[in-house]
This record gives sequence, C-alpha cells and structure tokens, in this order.
Amino acid sequence: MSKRMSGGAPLRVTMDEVARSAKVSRQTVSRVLHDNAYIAPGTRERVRKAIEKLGYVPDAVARSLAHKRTYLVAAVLTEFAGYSRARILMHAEEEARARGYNVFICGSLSSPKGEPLESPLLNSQKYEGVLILYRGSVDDRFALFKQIHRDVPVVTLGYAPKMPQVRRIVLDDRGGAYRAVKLLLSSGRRTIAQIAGPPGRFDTSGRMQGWREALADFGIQAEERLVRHAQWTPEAGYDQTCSLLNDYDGIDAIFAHSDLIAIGCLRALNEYGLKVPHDVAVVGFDNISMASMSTPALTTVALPLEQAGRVAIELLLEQLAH
Amino acid sequence: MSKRMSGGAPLRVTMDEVARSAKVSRQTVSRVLHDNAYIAPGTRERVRKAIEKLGYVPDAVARSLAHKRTYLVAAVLTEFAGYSRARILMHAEEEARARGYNVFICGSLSSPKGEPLESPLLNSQKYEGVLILYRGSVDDRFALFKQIHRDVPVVTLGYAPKMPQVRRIVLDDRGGAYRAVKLLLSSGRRTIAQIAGPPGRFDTSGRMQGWREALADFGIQAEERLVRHAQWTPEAGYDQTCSLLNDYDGIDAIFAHSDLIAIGCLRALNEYGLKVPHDVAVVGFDNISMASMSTPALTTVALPLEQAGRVAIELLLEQLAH
DNA sequence: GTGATATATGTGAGCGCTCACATACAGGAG
DNA sequence: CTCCTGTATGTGAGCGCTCACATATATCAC
Repeated sequence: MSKRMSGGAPLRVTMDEVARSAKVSRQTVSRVLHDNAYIAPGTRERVRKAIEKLGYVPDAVARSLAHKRTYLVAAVLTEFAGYSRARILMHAEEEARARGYNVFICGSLSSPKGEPLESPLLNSQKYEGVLILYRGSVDDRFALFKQIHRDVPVVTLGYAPKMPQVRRIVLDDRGGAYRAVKLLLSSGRRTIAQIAGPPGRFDTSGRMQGWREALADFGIQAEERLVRHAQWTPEAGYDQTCSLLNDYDGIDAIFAHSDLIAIGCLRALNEYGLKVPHDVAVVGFDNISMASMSTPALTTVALPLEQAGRVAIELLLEQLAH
Repeated sequence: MSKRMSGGAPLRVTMDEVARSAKVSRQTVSRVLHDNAYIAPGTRERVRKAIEKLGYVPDAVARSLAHKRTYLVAAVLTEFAGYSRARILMHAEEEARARGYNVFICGSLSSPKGEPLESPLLNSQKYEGVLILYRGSVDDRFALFKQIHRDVPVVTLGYAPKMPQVRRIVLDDRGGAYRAVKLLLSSGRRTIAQIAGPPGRFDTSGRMQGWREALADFGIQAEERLVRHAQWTPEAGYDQTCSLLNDYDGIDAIFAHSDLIAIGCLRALNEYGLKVPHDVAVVGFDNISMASMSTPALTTVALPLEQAGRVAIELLLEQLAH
C-alpha cells in the first residue's frame, strides 16, 4: 500500500527510516541515541552517519508517550518584566537545562487576572515538576491544580499550602531589609520612613521586620506612622511618599520595598523640593538594572536571586528522585 | 493480572477508564470531548459525569502523537525583561490563546550568547509555528533550523532570511522616530541630537531615518556629528551623551533610541548641570512603564506592540491554513 | 413492507518511540 | 566439546490517544 499523503503535515524523519538506511533495527538506533554500552563500534558509526545524512531529530512527543517522561518543568508566573521573579526564573532555567530539563513558561504573561493555575498549557501537558512564581493568593485554585497534577512535585516562592510534595523557597526579605536600613543608619540617618509593599504579604512582612530590627539595634523606636503601604509600582510609590511627606516632617531617609516604588519616591521628593540624598536618602530593594543609572542613583539591596532559582530546581528534582 | 506499580510515575486517568466508567467505547468519550454532533444527549451526560468524577484531563502528549498536531507555537527570544519584545510576546500569546494555540518560550532566557536556535526545547518538540523575536544575526544557524523545522511557518521580527514560509513583521521605527522628533521640533527645539542604537541594525536605521525626515520637514540640515551610537543600556546612553556634550555645544534636545538609553542621557545631563527639559528636552522610545515616573518625566513614543504581536500570530496561522 | 437516509455507537490500526524480553554469536572455564 | 557469561542485536507489545471505517438502530419516503 502506498503511503498516504496526509494534508502536508510537517512530517519529519522517523527512527524507522534511519534504521532502514543503516540496515539495523529500530532498537539499535535507539541504543545509539542513548549511548548504550552494548553496541559494536562499527554499527554505532553506521547509525550515526545515517542520522546525520537524513537529518533525523528524535520526536519528543513520541518519546514522552512511550517513556512516560517529559523532562519538562512548568514555571507558573504572570507579570515578569524586569522584576525579581524574572531573574529567579532565568537562573532556574539555567539550572534545569544543566540537568537535562526544559522549562515551560505557563500562565498568561499578560493579565495578572487570567488564572494561571487553570491554563490549559499547564493542565494538559505533563510536567515532572511545577515551579510557582506566581504572586497572589492561590489557595482555592491550588487544590484543583494539585488534583490534576497529583504526585507532581511543586515548589513555590515564599508561599506554600500545606500539602504533600509542595515545598517552597524563601528569599531573605528580613535580612535584605535589615542590611538596607542599617546602611541608612550607618550614614547617620535616624528618621527612616518606609514605603512598604501591600500589607499581609509574606515578603512585605519580612521586609518590615528587617526595618524594625535594624532600628532596634540602633536603639530607635520604630514608629508605625512612618510606614506606608503601596502596590509595587512607581505610581503607588509616588502617591504614598506624598502622603508621607504631607503628614510628617523631618524624615531623612526612606526605605522603599522595591526599586519601582523607589522611583516613585524620588519623583515625589523632587517635587517637594527635597534633595536626594542630601536631605533624604533612598534605598530600594530589587536591584533593577535601570536603578543604578537613574537620577539620582539609587542604592539598592539585591537578594540572592540566582541561588533562589537554582535551589528551586534542586528541590524539584530532589523530590522527583524520591 | 495486577497493575504494575511502575516507579511511581504520576499516572493520570486515561480515556479508557472514563469509557469503562461510563459504559461506552473510548471513541464515544473522544466524541464528547470534541463536541461531535452525532451523540445522544443521555450518553453525553453520562460521559461528562464520568469525566468529572474521575477528574479526567486529556493527555496532550498522546493527543499530539495521534493527531499529529501540537497546537504549539514556539517563541524564540533571549533577553526579555521589560522591553518591547516582551510586550510583543505578551500580545502574541493572548492572540494565540484566543485561537486555541499555546505559546512555548524557547531559548535561554539568560545568556544572549547561548544560541537559541539550537535549543533542544526548540528542536525536539514539534511546533506548528515559530515566532522569532530574537535580536541578533542568525543567518548561518537559520538554515539548520529550517532544515529541522521544514514546512513549519516562521515569523520573525524585522529581519528575515529569504526562505519559503518565512515572513516578518516590522515595527514602524521610521514613523515612531518621526513623531518623536517632530514633537521636539514643535516645542521649538532646533538642535536635536540623537543617541542611536548600534549601527547597522534595521531598527536603528529606521529610527535614524525618521529623525532625518522630521528635521528635513522643518528645513533643518541633519548633522551626522549630532549622532552617537550606543548599546541599548542606560550605561551606554550615559557614556555617549557625555561624549556628545563634550564635543558639541548648544544642543537643546536629545532623541534617544530607547527609554533605557534615555535614562542614561538624563543622568549625564544632570551631571553637566543641564536642566531637563528647560535646557535640553529628551524623548525616548520604547515606553517602559517606569519611564513615565522617573525624574524628570520622560516623554516617550510607543510603537503599536500589541498590533505587532497579534499580526505575528495571524501570519503564522494563515500560512498554516495553506 | 423494502429500501433510502440520518443518527448513534463500536472496532481496529497506527502515530514514533521505549520497554522487557528473546535471540544470536563470541570467547574463556571446566 | 559442552556450559556459562558477556556482548551484540532483533522482536513484540504498548504508551493514550485519533483516524477511517464498519456496524447498529431509528426515521422517513414510496
């Protein structure tokens, strides 16, 4: 029977064709591909040549189906332009690649609303691990997600429902904040305000605590009225700084919970006629590349994002190995 | 025979199990899933219930293998933190999703060096289309890539080797630049310098031409010595602006080819004691969210990135339909 | 009634691989 | 020269689906 000419689908060279060309069985080709020891040098060469000649590339789909492994790790996150999770992802990807895994990015990159845990990309594809870098409360959806991906190890950033096979990585928010505020204290500042992230979040809490501890070390009373909460945007940072400056005089430093917020701070201070850093010093947090060059230069405290990314993959694969 | 307990692989409910539970054939379950018309309402309900009860989710891998379709589009790009390609990608993803396709991001997110066209993720997975947002010359690698993905439609941004099934989207660099410079001219500026992107690139060329044309419209001679080239970073923008200010007096505006470059400009101007926008006005290009809040506010010109993303997917799928 | 069509279901093969197993032929021990 | 162990290959089944096809029943004309 002649081969059916189906619609013109992009058909690639198969393993059988290679086998036929090299005059061996399909299995032998597979063995060459997987560096099996029990293979004659001559045969190996012959197969290699055939692969080269035909331009054969193994089909990951078929391999996955037979092998029941995908070597795929899903990374779930929404907004990832220029912020710390993008960098965590970047390093996680590097680490995964080094270990033979590929990272698939799931979740609408666009809308922070479009529930990423319900993305078809996430739920119909089979992953060996899921890395959740998604910022937001996911508790209710999480149960359903874990039902579909039962037995799939999950690593989350900072937040993790108590469930089997769910682990988390934490960034040292407290320590980072502590160092940032200490920097300000060391340069002689004493009235250090804080534009914090949204209340109730674990990262906000950690950073606020670092602020408190640093002040305590210098014998300074942490005053709640020096704290404002803002979304992680320059606009919110601007608004909250204005509010702060309206309510309170004599602030000589501001600890912003992110660089984006810090940029808003700078603009507000500028409008209030306060010179940075002469009148008010500012430190940010996330270390966006741009920050170092803005006017005036921000001092920022960087978190070990590279380590976080690598550890995330390690945790994932560690669980995979039981 | 008892079911083998294979290594603990995350096995999911299969279509056969659903079929057995609903007392129909596998094919009938498939029909329900695909909204086939020839199915009795009662049967449909029964199958639906079984799916619900067992928590069945179709296996995309098996489906792909049988169906020979993956509904996957690969997006190839490296650095994508906060810049225009990230936004193109975002909208492309939205459009693809609306049309039932998923976007898989390929290419080391990290190193701009690690050749993304050779990523195993790109080459062993089967895609129905490839969107190349990768910035850089890829000519030599491209041939090999197209050999593996023969018959796969490709859309690139701005640059496209002459090959079958390769199309491209172009951003209106010339027009955007024209509008930006016109803005400066309209506000009375006459000596408009330019910190351009790296020379030889199509986007740099387009923007330079827009600059030239706008000047020409106002009867102003475009002077090459008012042009500097920089990498797309704040640091390079800073250096080149300094060089410009050292060499030339009387500049009253700067057109920066990207917002990142513009941030460097601002810092340089500040150090030279020039007030923005009083002494020197600055316009940037890419419209990074942050730009609007920096001190002083940047005026930026936005490209229709949303449209670019959507059109890219349209072009891809149009070719797919022959 | 007998055939035509429309509706509703089931059957077998096969996508491109990998698995467990069977087989082939070496060479060294007894 | 037989038995074993090591090396080198081939065989069949099956992963979870979808395809083309075969079949079953109901509905209508005449």
